[in-house]
Amino acid sequence: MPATTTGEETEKAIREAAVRVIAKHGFQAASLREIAKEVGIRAPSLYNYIKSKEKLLYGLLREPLQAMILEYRTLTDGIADPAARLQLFTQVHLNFHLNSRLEVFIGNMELRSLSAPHYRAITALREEYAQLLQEIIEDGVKQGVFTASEPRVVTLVMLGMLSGVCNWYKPDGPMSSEEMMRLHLDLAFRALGAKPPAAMKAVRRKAA
Amino acid sequence: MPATTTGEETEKAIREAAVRVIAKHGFQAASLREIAKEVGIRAPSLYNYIKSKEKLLYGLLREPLQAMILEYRTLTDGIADPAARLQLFTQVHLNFHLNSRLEVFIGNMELRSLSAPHYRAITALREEYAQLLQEIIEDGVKQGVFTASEPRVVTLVMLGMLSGVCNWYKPDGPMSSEEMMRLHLDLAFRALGAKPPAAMKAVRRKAA
Amino acid sequence: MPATTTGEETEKAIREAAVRVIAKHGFQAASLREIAKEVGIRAPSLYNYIKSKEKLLYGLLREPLQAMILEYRTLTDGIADPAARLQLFTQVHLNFHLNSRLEVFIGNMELRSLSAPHYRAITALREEYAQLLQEIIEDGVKQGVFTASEPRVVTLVMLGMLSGVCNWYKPDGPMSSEEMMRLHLDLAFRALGAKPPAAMKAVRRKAA
Amino acid sequence: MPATTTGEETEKAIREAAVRVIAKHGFQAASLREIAKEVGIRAPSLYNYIKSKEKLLYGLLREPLQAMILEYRTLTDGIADPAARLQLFTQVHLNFHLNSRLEVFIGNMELRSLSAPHYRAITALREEYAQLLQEIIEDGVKQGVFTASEPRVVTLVMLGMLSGVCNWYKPDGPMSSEEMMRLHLDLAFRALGAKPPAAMKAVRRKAA
DNA sequence: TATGAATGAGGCTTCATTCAT
DNA sequence: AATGAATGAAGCCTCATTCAT
Repeated sequence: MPATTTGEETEKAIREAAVRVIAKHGFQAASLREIAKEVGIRAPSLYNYIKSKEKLLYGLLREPLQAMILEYRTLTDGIADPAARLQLFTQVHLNFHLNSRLEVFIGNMELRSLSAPHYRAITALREEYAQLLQEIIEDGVKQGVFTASEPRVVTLVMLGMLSGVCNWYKPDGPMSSEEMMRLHLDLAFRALGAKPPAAMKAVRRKAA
Repeated sequence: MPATTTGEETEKAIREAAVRVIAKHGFQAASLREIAKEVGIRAPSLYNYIKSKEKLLYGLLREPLQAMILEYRTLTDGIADPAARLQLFTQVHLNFHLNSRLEVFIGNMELRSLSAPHYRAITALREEYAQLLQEIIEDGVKQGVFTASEPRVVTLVMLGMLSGVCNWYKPDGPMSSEEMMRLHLDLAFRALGAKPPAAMKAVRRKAA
Repeated sequence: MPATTTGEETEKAIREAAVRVIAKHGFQAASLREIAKEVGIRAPSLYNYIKSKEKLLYGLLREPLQAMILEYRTLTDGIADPAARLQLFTQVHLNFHLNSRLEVFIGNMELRSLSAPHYRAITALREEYAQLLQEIIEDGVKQGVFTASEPRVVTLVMLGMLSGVCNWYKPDGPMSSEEMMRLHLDLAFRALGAKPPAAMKAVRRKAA
Repeated sequence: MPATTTGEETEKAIREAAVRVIAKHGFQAASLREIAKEVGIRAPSLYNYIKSKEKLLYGLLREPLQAMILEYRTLTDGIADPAARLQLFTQVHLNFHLNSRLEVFIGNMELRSLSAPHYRAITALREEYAQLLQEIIEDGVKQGVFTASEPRVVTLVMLGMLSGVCNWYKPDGPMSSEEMMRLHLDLAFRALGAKPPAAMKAVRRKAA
């Protein structure tokens, strides 16, 4: 590490390297040695920043989830219309799935590598997140703007639809983020039996 | 192993145990010892049936994919109507995702644990499979029965929607297979801007 | 194995395969599986012909040594002249080192892989063999036909000189057996301060 | 390891232990555990010093060869007389074969345990070394001081003669190094049809 | 803060060998 | 005579982690 590097920068570098390495190999196959190498330090030095490999993963999984929940709550504060909320949910969700693709990817893959307490904690957050969409759908059905026979299951299927993108999206591919958003909004609204919103309100995300 | 056990039975038991153990821990974290223990043999005995751990995985990933492709092709032989084909595709897909949930699950998760040649082979099969759906959508759009701005991307998103089920479905949950099928058909057809088919033709699957 | 193969033929095939495989990899690295494969049977079937891997080696090391000793004794029966004996010793030795190159090679390499009792047995045979040459040299020195300050050590050095051939001789190389023999005889006699014999008496070896 | 031990000392201890253990059992049969035990560490700790078992062997085989070549070249720099060169070659060769007996021993035995690239590298070094002697003999024959029908083959036979010592020499045996040297010089010169040099110039070897 | 050295645990895999068929 | 199935022992090696410096 250059002498000018601060501890905070190193910590961030570690988290980013960890995301890359874990996304590439999976948590179990990702070695601390490789993560350390990407940062430019030796493996034991990681322990100045992390408590254990598993706790590192826990942090990586927790923070994006919390951020998504927070961002959605902030944006929809005071907004009751289910269609508007669905649009915002989709936008937040997709923004994360495009901009923090790898974090989300390992979030979907590596749940099972957590210890039992951490597993429960992350699962609770994921459920909390799912509830956000489920409420939208339930409200929409009640108000007659959405069609969904089984809101709980429809929620899960919709989440699958909106999340697959992190498996195959390439930032340098032919479609822009805006086109991806538009496409997902169309599919989501139509799947719920509603007309897609005519125009998108821009939702700006804080830089990662 | 009891003396009455034949090699073939052991081989099948190994494959089933491997699916369970790999689904539980992931491929890297799954140990041959644990797989062997589930079968009731010692780890080295596995090598009477497998060439290596990685080749075991390859077999587990290849066969369900090939079976899905074959079943879809067989069922749609001579059927040109995109809606009918979409229904059959969805039914074949869902049947596998419900009945061979764990196989499909590890198929989605463990691609990266394959060696380069095996990775290419499975990726080719997955692309072949995706093309089945993509053709349906492209034909449907051409004939005006489906709405899809970008058939390729819509295909991928739809596959995400139809595949999420293997992440959370519990066979002993509240919904029957038929209800799951119905729900997915509705969502799929609506997402493509089409009216869901009124009734489902039963599709019988051969025993695994 | 063809149905016409007798047990004796199989036994011989095993010995020959074992020599090849052990010469190629060394005893420890030579696997019974590979030996069996060269014979066309499976590894457990070897146990119809051998007691253990180590005893197989013991047999392979013992028999050529015994044969060399026997052949030398037979040929020199009644011959007292040290020069004549040296010529015969060299001829017997070289015949074996050229015609049974691999057997001799592993005889030099794999001594240490024997169990203690077998190690002692082979070592005793090797010493018995060395004594044959040592007696020649001692007699020759006594009679003034050879020059050797320390007969014991000279014996060992001479054996090194006459044995190196099994490390590098290629049967299809540029030199014939006769030329090899001539060359070694010249060197051996000169090293002992004697004039090489003018012509070689042919020594015929029984087929292996 | 005691706290006073530095990495360098451990590395040297590993090399020495490896030589002993490999000389005793052969490379394949030598276990890293046993080598580690001789050093006083556990087997995985070896990997702080070596890349792999095979690369450890490679280093052990390469360095003595390089040292012999270098020492001979240094000593004979500017010396053209074949007899003088043969004397120096023999002295360097014998010094190594007596003082680094085990290293040379495994160098002769374990070539085949090397991977293909390392095998080629060592074989090239051995050939380079053999060429040193071959040139001496060819020059000597040209100048009429040596007799040798086939210089290439004679070189190989001579090397066998001068190398056997590492198979049986015991440092605490009855003969001193000087006597061994004298004896080998006599045999070597006589074998080439030349009179042994009257007196030996001392050749001092650097400590290993 | 960084790391060289060390290690217990455990991974996959090969092997010689046994035994029932 | 042959072998499919099984296994205990053991091999090399990687890993996360600790600790003294």
